[in-house]
Amino acid sequence: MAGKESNRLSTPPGRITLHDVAREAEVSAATVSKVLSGAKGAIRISKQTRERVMAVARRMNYIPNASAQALRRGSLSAIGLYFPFGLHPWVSSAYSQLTRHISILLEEERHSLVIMINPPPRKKAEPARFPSFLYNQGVDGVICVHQVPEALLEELRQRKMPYVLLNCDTGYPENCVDADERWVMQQSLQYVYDLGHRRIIFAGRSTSHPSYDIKREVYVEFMKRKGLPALPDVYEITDPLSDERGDFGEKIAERILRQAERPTAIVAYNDITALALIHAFRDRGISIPEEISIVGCDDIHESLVARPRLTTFRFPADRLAKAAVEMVLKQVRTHEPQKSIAVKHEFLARDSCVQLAESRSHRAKRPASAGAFK
Amino acid sequence: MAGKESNRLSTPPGRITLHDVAREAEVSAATVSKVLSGAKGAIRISKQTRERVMAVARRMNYIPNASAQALRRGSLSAIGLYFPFGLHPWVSSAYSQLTRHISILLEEERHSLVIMINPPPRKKAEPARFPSFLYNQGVDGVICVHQVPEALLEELRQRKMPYVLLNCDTGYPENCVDADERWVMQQSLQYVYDLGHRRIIFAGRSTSHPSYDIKREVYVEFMKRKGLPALPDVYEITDPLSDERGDFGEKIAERILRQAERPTAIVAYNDITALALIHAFRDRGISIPEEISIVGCDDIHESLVARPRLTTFRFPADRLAKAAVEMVLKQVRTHEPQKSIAVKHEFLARDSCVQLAESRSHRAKRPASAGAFK
DNA sequence: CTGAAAGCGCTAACAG
DNA sequence: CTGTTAGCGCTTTCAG
Repeated sequence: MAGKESNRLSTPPGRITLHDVAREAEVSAATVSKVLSGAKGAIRISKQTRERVMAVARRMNYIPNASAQALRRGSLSAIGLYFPFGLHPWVSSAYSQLTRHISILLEEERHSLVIMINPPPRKKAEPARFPSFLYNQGVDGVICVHQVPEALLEELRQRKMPYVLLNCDTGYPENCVDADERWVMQQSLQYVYDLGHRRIIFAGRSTSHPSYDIKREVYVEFMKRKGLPALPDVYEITDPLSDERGDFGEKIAERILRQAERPTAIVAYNDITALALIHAFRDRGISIPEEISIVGCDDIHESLVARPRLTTFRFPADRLAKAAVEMVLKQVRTHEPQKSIAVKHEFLARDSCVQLAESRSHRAKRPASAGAFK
Repeated sequence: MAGKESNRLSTPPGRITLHDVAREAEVSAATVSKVLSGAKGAIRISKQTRERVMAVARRMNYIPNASAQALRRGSLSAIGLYFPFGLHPWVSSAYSQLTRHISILLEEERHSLVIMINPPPRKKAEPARFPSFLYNQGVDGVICVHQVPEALLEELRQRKMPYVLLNCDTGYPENCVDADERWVMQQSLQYVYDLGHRRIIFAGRSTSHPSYDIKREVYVEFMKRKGLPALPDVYEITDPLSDERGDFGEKIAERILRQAERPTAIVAYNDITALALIHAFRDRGISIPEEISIVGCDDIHESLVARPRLTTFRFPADRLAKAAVEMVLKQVRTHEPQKSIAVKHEFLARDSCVQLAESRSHRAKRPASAGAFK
C-alpha cells in the first residue's frame, strides 16, 4: 500500500554505494575501491586522496555490498558449519563451545560462518534433504561436525567443495580433525589402574557415534593386556526410551550391581553417564568415591557442581576449532586434501577417584559387620 | 607453481554457470533462469523446454551462484544470529536449542543463517568491536540473543537493519521476543504456596541478565502480597570466582542455612542453581524434597537425570525461535517495527517438591528426639 | 598516481 | 512462449 518500493525485493531504498562515495569524494569508483579494499602494500594511492576517501566513506556510513564483492572476487569468504539433525542434547554443550571458537577464529580471518543444521526428514523414507548451501554455492568450504551422511560426503567430494570432518571419528586419513578417543580412554584406564583398581568396568549408553566403539575396543584391549576380565555383559546398554524417563543411570547401575563381584572403578563413556551413575549409586546407598571410583569424559559444567566433583578430561574445543578452521581455509586456498589430525583432551584430577588402599580391599573381604546398621 | 589458476582468488576452475546450461540445452540464459528460479505460477515456459532444461541442469550438476543471485535480487536471503561474547556455559544448552530451531525454520523459508558471535575485546578499553556483518552488508536482518550492547543496537537502527531481540528481556515494546519471566516466577511461587509452603526463598546467583532482577522483583511483590517475609539477605549471591571452584551451590546453601528459621521451599533462579543446591543440601544431611522443596527453571538435561528429578519449567525454545524468525522476516519484508511478544514456559511437575503436611510442620516444632541419633 | 572500461553470474523488463 | 538487453555493485587490468 503505502510503498514507494521498487521492483527489488527488499533493498533499503537509500543504500550508499561505491559510486556515491566516489562522487562525493570527487574521485573515480576504482580509486575508492582501491583505497577501501586494496591489498595493503600494493596500492598506489596518494596519502592525500586516500585520507579524503576514507573520511568521506566513514561520514557517509558506507558499507560495501558483500554479494557484489563476492561475485567479483569469486569467493564468498564464508564457511559452513554442518550439524546432523538429531543431536543428543548432552553433546550440545561441547558443540556450542566448538561453534563459539570457530566463529571467533573465522571472524579473525574475515570470514563469516553459516550454520547449516540438517533439516529433519519430512516423511519417512524420503531421500535425505541436505542444507540448501549445496544447491546454491553459498559457502567456500564446510566443516561437518559429529557425523556426516555418506551421501553428503559424496556430494561434497563430487562438487570439489573443501570440507573438514570435525569430531566424526571416521578414521579417514584425510581432512579429519578429531579428539583422540583412543588416547583419552587409555589414559582413563591407566589412571584407575595406577590407583590400584583391578575390577574396572566401561559404562555408557551405546550411541551411534564411532567414539563409543573405539572406547569399548580400547577397554577390551587394555583389560586383556593386563590379564583382567573385561566384564562384557555390562558395558553396553541401549535403550532410547530411558532417555526420556531420565533413568538410564539407574539401568546401568543396576546392571553393574548385578555382577557377581562389584567393580571398584568405572570409566564412563562421558560425563553425563558418570553423573547419572553417581546419582544412581548414591540412591542405592553406595558412596562415591569410597566404594566405587568414577572417571568421566568431556567436563561438562555440571561435573564441577556435582558432589563429588567429577574427575574427567576437558574436551579440547579450542584446539579442535583452531585445527578445523586452519584445515578448511588451507583447503580453500590450495584445493588439496589435508592430513588428518588428532587432538588430546586435558586431564582434570578431581574428587571422584580414590586410591584403592590395602585396608579397603581387605575390608571388602571381611563380613560386613563393622557398621552400626544391619 | 603447478597452477592454471586465473587471477580470481579461489574459484574452482570449471564451475558450471547458467550460460553453460543454456548452451547445452539450446535455449537462452533467461529461459534457464526462469525455469530454475521463476515464481511458480508466473512463468510462461512450455512444459517441454522446461523439462529439457531441468534435465540438463541436473545432468551438468549446475548450482546457481548465490552471490550473483543476491546481487541481482538485492537480498542475500540470510539472517544473522548475534551472540554476545561472554555467555555463561550453562546457558549454552538453551541457546543451542534455540539455534537449532531457528536454523531449521529459516531453511524452510529458504534463508541461510549466519552466526555472529561477538569477538572478545583485544585490549581493555578498546571500543567494542562488532561482528563484521555490520561492515559488509552480509545479512538481511539480525536476531540478537541474550543481551545486546547499546552501541550495537544504535548501529542496527541507524543502518535500518531489521532486527529482533530474542530473550534479552529489555522490556522494549517493539521487536522483542522473550520468555515470560514474570509469569514463570509467579507460577513457581504460587505452586509452592499452594503446596502449603510459607517460608519461601528465591535463590540464585545474580547475573547481569535482566531476568534476574525481574524474578527478584516478582518474588518480593508476591511475598508482600501474601503478607510473608521476603528474606532479603539471602537471595543474592555474587561471586564470579565460585563459578570456577564450582562451589556456588555451597555458598548459597550456607547462607540459606544461616537463617534463623530454615525455609521449607526454594524457588531457584534456574536449574543449575537448583541442582547445585540439591547437591549442597544433601552433603549437609538435609533431604530434598522431604525437608526443603525446590523449583528450578529451564529444564536442562541434567534435571531429569538428577535425584530427585527436578520440578521445573521447560524453556520454550521452539516457540521462541518460531516467533523470532517470523518477526525478523516480517520486518525484512515490511521494514516496519513489530510488536513485542512474550512466550510462556511449560510446567513440569516432577519430584523435587512436596506438600507441606500438617504433621511435618508440627514435627518441626517438636524437639528433635524422634530419630535414633543424637 | 588515477580513471575508463570490462565483466563476475544472474534476473527482469521488454520485444518479438 | 522465448530471446535480447541492461544492469545489480564491485574489482581489476590497462592506459594515460
